[in-house]
Amino acid sequence: MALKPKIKKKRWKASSERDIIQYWAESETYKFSKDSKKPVYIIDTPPPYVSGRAHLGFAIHYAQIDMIARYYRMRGSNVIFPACADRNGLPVEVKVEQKLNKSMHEMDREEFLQICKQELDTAEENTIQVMKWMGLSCNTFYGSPEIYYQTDSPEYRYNTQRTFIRAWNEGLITRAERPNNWCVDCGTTIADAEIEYRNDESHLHEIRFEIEESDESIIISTTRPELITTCELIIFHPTDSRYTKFEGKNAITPIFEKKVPIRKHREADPEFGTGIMMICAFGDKSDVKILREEGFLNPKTAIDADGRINEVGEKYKGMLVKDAQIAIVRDLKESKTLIKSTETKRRVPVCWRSKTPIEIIAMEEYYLKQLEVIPEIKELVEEMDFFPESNKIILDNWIKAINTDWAISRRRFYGTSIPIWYCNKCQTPNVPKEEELDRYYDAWKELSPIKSCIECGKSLKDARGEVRTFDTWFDSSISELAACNFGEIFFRDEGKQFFENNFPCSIRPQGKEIVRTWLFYTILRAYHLFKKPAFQQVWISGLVRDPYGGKMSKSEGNSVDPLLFLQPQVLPKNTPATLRPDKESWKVVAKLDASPKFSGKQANLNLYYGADSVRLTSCLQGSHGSDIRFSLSKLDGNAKFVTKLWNISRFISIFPFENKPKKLEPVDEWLLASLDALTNRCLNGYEKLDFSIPAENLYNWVWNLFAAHYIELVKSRAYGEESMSENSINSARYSLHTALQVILKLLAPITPFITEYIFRSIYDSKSSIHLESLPQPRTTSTEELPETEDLLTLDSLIWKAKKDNGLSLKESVNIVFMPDTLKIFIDDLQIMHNIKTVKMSEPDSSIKKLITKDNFSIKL
RNA sequence: GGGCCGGUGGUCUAGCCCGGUAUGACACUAGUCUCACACACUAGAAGUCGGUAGUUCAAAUCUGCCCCGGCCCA
Repeated sequence: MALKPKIKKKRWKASSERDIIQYWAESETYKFSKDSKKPVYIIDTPPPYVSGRAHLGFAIHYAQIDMIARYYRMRGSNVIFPACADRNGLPVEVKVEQKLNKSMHEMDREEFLQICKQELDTAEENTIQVMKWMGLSCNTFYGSPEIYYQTDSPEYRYNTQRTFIRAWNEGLITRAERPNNWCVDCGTTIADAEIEYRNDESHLHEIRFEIEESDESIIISTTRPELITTCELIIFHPTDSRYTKFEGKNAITPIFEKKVPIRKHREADPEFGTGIMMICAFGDKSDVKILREEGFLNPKTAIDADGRINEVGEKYKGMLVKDAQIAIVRDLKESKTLIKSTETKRRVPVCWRSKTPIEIIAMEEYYLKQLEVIPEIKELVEEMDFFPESNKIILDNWIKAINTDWAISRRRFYGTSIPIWYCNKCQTPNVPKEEELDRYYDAWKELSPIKSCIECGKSLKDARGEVRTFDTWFDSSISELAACNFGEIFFRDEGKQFFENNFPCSIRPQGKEIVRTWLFYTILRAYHLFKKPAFQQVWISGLVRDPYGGKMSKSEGNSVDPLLFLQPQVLPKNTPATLRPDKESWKVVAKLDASPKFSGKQANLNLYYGADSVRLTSCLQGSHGSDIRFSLSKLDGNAKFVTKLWNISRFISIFPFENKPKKLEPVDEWLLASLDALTNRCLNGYEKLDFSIPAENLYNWVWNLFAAHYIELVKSRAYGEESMSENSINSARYSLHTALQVILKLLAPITPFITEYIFRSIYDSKSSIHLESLPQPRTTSTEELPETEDLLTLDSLIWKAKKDNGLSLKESVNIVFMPDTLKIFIDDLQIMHNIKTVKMSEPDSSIKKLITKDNFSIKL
């Protein structure tokens, strides 16, 4: 019988990945079937913010989440793994503003939103394409019903509004004036995360304050004299003996002549200026904190939203902040209270977008209560399983650190509208009942769905709708509800029942950098809504970094386009730019890699490694939960394993698999036992959702044991040389195929493409490996067998001896002395190494030129 | 400034909880066609485990302090 490989191509091509995606789509491989009796497993896929181009960190993060989906599918679950897109929030607004070179406040709101939408659509195409080409098994791409959502869709936004209404009705929403970061230019509050710092030239002014109780005076230092009018408190450091005599006394502010107390406080820096400072509403964040600590709960601020001084600033009212500063300095000089001004550098907080200095202003905003439910949240957190357990501490620490409620309203345009209408007569905010809100409403342009004011009964026909939108986390913190079909977002016919059956959501996968926001807020919202934990499992991964450990980002210039690895250099002419690799990024990759193989050779690089290689590399870079560094040389190295697997499979595919042996040969029993141990190690890793464990174990076992030793050992039997019995031939062939099948299945979640191709080529051309079950070992042992080490030692000894003596590997070995641990291997070993005599005893001392290692001795 | 995480051959990484001769990979060097694979095979060189003090017969592993990097929060 002629032996021909079933796998014909000599080499695996990354381009085959596209054919496989095609096949998955046609055969609806990952379709979610509602009628299945399998347990439902729901993954709360992080809705990626679609902006610009998806970078490699994104691609890898989502590929790892895909491994969770594939693992649970092969474990027998009916998996919901939605593709989705987060489209609310600041970044797109900023991008459009930059593009048009004007502020959104200077534009028609409707028109502005339309342009944002187009921008988002383009970005989303790129993101979705990267997801597909990375091999994500989202149901969305592979069969109906379409499990897919966008956070700015009417359905999703309707959910956001409904959940807001529930919170409102339960009294969880409060309206309060609290200090906020305010950007005058952008006309919005901005999050702390959106603040940048810049060193500006500034003046440090020393100003005399009279003491009320005596004739003395103090000289305070400040860079913000225009805030004197809001000065509430003067502090010095507790150890600063210069000022202790003033403790408990009051100072009189110049110009405004207001009485303010003097106290000691650890935040005062004795080294800064005169060491005594005024605390105003609000110079910076620490002012906010100090005033709160010292019991000044509602200090008046002097700056309005338009960046001008208000009535608190008395005669300076109406002036821009910088003009007021000049005027006040002039007046202080005139009144001789300004002692001196020196040049200094000041770290100024600025808006990341407009680079305008941030003002801290008390603004009326809506808040969601969180402080009062912290104890309950802590209990819920204990009910969830964390992967890895050690990353739970990030959440615990954050919960401990929370000290304010959550400001949920934003003065931006591209977001979910807050469904509130203000009565024209009494100004009362009216929020519809849940049943009155039959769909998503844009309150800023639509009429109130409620007829009359709950307070005064006046018709709300001409009521003013709220113009603000929700903080984008207010949308994304209910993503798990969408994934579980709250609001019938996927399955309209099944309605509420599906949600009831499947909430809490099975798993939340996410990066550790947004634990305090996304994870915490989601848990908070789910508690408010259902008094239940949002998730059964929480999977928190580290960041993807560049080869030097830097965070990947556009602005750092180290952001890599995953399409470089996923696409051939030559694409069809009609491929749109958003779906083509970014050429600039090409240079970044080469520049970032220190290996001489790549640096400086960007022009010659072919980076088309394919998704499997990228996915495998992401697993081999470190255990789950820690940050991973991605580099081209790693990718290049790990890609070789994909080729190795291909070659092994091609070799095994030569042999028929139909003939089962009556009895396995002992050597083959040994291999299958070793395979069981490997399988257990891998499954344990999968159980922990740490894919580095199966990846590493498979890499080493397949390469260093299976290929290097076992395959060499049974080659002659597998080929069926004359002297071999039919049983021993079939035993070898059976074992090779069994091992390969197990390897393929264990690798399938990690490298879904090549395993699919090989599986379908050799074992089942009509099905998919991803619909198979995970292998089930016959034992639970994870330990490698004791004889394995001896086998490796002997092989190595013989290979080295032949090499050292300049002999071909085909040359014979005269005699081998070995312990009886390798008894079962003797026949195969003799053929493999061409050994004339094997003795299971101590070496005979009369023999010369004996080569020895451990318990083994050979003579060539 | 605070909390947390990390610092292991040139590079990345396992081990650290449960102390005892440091795992593996990539890169490097030399050699080799051995009927799947030169994207291979064989061999080799390469680490005072961030620093320091301590506990101990013994510390990468436990404790204290310090330095460096990162994430998050001020």
